[in-house]
Amino acid sequence: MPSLPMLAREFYERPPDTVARALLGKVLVRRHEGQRLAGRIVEVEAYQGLDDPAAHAFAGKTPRNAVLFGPPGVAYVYFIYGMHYCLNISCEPEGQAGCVLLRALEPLEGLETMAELRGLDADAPPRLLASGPGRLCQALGITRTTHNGIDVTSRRAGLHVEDDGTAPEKIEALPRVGIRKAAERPLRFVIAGNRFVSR
DNA sequence: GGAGCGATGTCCT
DNA sequence: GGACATCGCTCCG
Repeated sequence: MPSLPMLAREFYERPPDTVARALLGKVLVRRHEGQRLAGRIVEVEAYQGLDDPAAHAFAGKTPRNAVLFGPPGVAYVYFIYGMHYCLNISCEPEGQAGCVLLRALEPLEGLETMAELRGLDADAPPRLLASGPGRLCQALGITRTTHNGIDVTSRRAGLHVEDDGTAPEKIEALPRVGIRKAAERPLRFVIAGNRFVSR
């Protein structure tokens, strides 16, 4: 099965809101025990650097958020609320913090495995598989120890983003979810009308 | 179908 | 010690 063009480092070497919009419609691919798990990115959020109070990078570089200050195109995975992981991809040139949070996928390949990883029946509604940042990580088997700091512009890493040539018809900009600071900024982007957007 | 809420680990103050 | 970029369950309409 031929692979589609993969997004390269330059794609991510731009401001987070630009990268966030550009990621909508692209396909996130994870190689899990030899099997391809894939889903179309339908919901993202942009987190800026030192001028974004809601961003992990806001308070400066720490061991936890160090990935954000490194090169673009690297996975930043963190653990939240004692039970969930969230997947981000770092943006901006090296030394400058910023990232895009992946919030929801429209499942395309490997749905049965995703259901299994989620602890659901094989015939569970696809909407329950990866609509929401915690669900997305669980459906793809992504954890901090296995994926934080890996390069998503390398095929060998087992996690990358492909471009199948389709573009969203319409993108909607909304406030970000679940934050208190800078909550009014419209930095959440969704494919308008897509059923797999969270909530 | 929607509001309310508890669970639970890690990081930083 | 408190905050936290969430989820799924309960209860109510």
